[in-house]
Amino acid sequence: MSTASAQETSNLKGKYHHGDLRQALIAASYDLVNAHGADAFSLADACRLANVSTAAPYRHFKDRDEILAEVTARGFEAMTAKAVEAVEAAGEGTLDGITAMGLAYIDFATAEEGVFRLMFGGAPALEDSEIVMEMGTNCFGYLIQQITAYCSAHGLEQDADAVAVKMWTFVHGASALLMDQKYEKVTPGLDVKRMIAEAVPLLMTKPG
Amino acid sequence: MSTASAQETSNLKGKYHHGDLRQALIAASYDLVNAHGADAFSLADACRLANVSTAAPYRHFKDRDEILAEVTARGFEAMTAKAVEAVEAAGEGTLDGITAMGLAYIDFATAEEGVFRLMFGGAPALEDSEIVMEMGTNCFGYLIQQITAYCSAHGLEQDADAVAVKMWTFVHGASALLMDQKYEKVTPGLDVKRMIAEAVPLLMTKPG
DNA sequence: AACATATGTTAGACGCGCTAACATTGCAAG
DNA sequence: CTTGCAATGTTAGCGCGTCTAACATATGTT
Repeated sequence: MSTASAQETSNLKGKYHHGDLRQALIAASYDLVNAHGADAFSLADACRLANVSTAAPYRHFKDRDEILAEVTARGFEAMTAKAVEAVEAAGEGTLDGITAMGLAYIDFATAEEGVFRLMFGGAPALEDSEIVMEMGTNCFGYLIQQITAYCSAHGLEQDADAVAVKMWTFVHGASALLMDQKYEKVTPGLDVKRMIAEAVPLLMTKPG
Repeated sequence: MSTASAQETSNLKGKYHHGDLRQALIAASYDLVNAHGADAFSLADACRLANVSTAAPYRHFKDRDEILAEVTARGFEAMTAKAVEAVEAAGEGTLDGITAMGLAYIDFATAEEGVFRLMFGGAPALEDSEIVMEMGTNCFGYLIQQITAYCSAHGLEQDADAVAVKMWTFVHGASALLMDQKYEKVTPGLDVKRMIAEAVPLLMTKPG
C-alpha cells in the first residue's frame, strides 16, 4: 500500500480542482500514520502532502477520525490480502498454511506498525465503522475456515472456533510485543518465527 | 468544625504553594489517562484537576511525555503488585499460581485500560526511561521464577524462558483483544478465563 | 450562456503545549 | 526579626492543529 504517488495524482497540470482528493488524502494519511504513528498524525501534514489547504479535507470527511477510519479499513484489507496470499502459498487447510497465516499477521504488524496500531488501538470512534468491523470478521473467518478444513481432513474433533481464538490471541500478542520491542529487553535472542511454529501445534491440541 | 473549605482534595489547607504538586499531577494524570486514554489526555486537564495554571507543571516536569513516563512507571508497579498478590493467593510455584498470574495481567489490562495501553503503546520517548524498563523486567522475571519453580518441582526439563515468553505472549494478546472488544465481535460467547486456563497447560507442554 | 453543484481557498475562533517575564512563598543566614 | 535567595506559581503570548464560515472557482446540465 505504499503510495508515493499521493503527489503525482495531484499535480496533473496546474489543476485547481484536485483529481481525486479523497483518495489522495487517504493514501497520504496511510503513509503518514505508518511513518510517525496515529498520535503524531496531523491532518495538516496530509494536506501539505496533497498540496491543498487545511480546510479542503472537510469537503470529503466529517472530521479527522473519519479519515483515520478509512485508513483503518485499508489496513484490514491489506492484512487480509497478505494472509490469504500466505496461506495459498503454503497450502490451504494444512498446518503449514495455518502457521504461515500467523506469520503473515506478524509480518504485517511489524511492516505497517503505525496502521496496525491504529487498527487495534481502541479509538472508540473507529470501532463502530461498519466497514472496519466487516473487514475484521472477514479476516478471522478465513482463519476459522483453514482450521476447520485441517481438522476435518485429519479427523480431529476440536472446536475450530476455540482453536482459532487461541491462535489469534497468541499471534496478536506476539505482534504487539514485537512492535514494542519488549522481547528484546527481556529475552534478547528470541527467534519469534520459531516460537510461533512451536506454539501453533500446541494450541491445536485438545485441552484437558 | 470544618474550618477548611471544601477544596482540600489536592492539598492541606488553602495553600498558595501547593503541598506536593508533582505527586498531585501524577495522580491526576493517572486517573485521566485511565478515564479517557493517553491520546485524549491533556496536561491542561490535569492542571484543572489540581487547581493550578497550565504553566505550573513545567516547574516539575520537562514536558508532557515526562509526566506520562511517570504514569507508565506507576502502571508497571501496580501491575506487578497485583500479579504477585494473585500468585501468593493461589500458591507459588503451582500451575494454579501461574494461571492466576496470567489472569491478574488481564484483569489489570481491563481495569486500567488507559494506563495499560500507555505502558504498551510504543511511545518511543517513554521506552527509554530507566525506571520503566526496570519495572518491566521485574515483572517478567517473577513469571520466570514461578515457572522455574514449577518445572523443577515436577521434574520437567522445559526451558523456563521459552515457556514464559509463550505465556506472556498469549496473555498479552488476550488483554489487547479484550480491551478492543474484538472477541465480542467475532466469537460472542467466549469465556476468556476458561480460555486462559486451557491454554496455560498447553503452552507448558514441550513442543515437538 | 447560465445556473446549480461540487470542490477549493482565506480568515479566524478555540484549545493545547510550551516559554518568558513577573509575583509570591518559604527557608536560611546575618 | 529582617533580608535575600531559591523554589514554586501566575499571566501573556507564540506556534500549531482542528474545524467552521464566507467567499471563489471549476464542472456539467439544461
